[in-house]
Amino acid sequence: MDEKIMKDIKLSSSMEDYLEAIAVLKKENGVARVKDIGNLLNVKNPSVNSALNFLADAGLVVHERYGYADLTEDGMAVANNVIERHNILTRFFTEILGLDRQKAEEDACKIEHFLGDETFNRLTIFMQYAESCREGKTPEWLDGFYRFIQMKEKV
Amino acid sequence: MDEKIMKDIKLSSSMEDYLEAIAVLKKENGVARVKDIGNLLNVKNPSVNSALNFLADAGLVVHERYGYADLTEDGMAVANNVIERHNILTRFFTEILGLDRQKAEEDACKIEHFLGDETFNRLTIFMQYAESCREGKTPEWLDGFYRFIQMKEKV
DNA sequence: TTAGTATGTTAGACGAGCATAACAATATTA
DNA sequence: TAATATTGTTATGCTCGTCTAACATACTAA
Repeated sequence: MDEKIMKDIKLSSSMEDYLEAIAVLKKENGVARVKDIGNLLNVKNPSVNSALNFLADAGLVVHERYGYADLTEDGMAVANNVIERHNILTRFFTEILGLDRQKAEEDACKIEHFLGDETFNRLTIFMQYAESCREGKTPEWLDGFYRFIQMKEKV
Repeated sequence: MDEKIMKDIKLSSSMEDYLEAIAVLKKENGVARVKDIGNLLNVKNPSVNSALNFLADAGLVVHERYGYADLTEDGMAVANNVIERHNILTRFFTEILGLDRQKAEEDACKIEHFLGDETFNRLTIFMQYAESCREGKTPEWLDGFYRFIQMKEKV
């Protein structure tokens, strides 16, 4: 019951970003430092610091003074959820809409916090469907869309 | 040149919401009152008031004391842009992902401010493509997706 | 092993966007 | 048209997330 209450904390999009950043940095560098989190999120050290304090109080992060930031199990769960959303969105933007990776990542970052669960689930299933359609090659309907884009953008 | 500067003001998502609300209310009621804007956006009157002051200073809204709020030409342009984004997103969520109208509108509201132009354009073209596929009936690929959802959600 | 640099922390300020409470104007209706 | 109810406005304060400046610690290399 108490754990549920923990997990039901509604995090702001900023706080989700910090958790995500820590997870990403740990995957990349094995470790997450204040400075690198700041660079990733384009904020200064003191902002990172107060975020880490908040997240530590919420039981999502462990942060020893002058040391690395790490995720608790709960924090990892939240971070993974955000990353999953991020990835689905990025895939939709690149694999379906045909956007370049950078723009896709940018937009995924911006909206990943705001999609409702149901919408996210449907989008996930949509990507699974698109995957199931592709047997070695781009399915006809998607290829049709790409031709349609060509046409639209040539005009 | 000066007008361009006007239009290049980067509005916060809140301010976009206020402009959108005014446009919606004008379409619905012919007129936009402080109270109705507040109800639509779930904020109190003083919040509406300060937003209107800000938007009036920015040349996007006209608001006589104790009177109705109205959009300037620039304000209308912004509002229409937001509404267009909103509608495309709503259509994607309902017509493609098959979500119910309410959830679709909710999520559209939340993310309409954050989609990049390019992403939005592609999504627009995608909806045009989906439309072009449907000659009286749901196109096979979309129907396939709906069967795929059934399958996934039955399990 | 100490001097200098890089990184982390604290204190304090600020703007955006919201709220409540008190007040002012307008609308309604008896 | 006076009394009351509704709506709009002002003053003020709060929280969140950011910043800068000053200070503390840790790292690095001479």
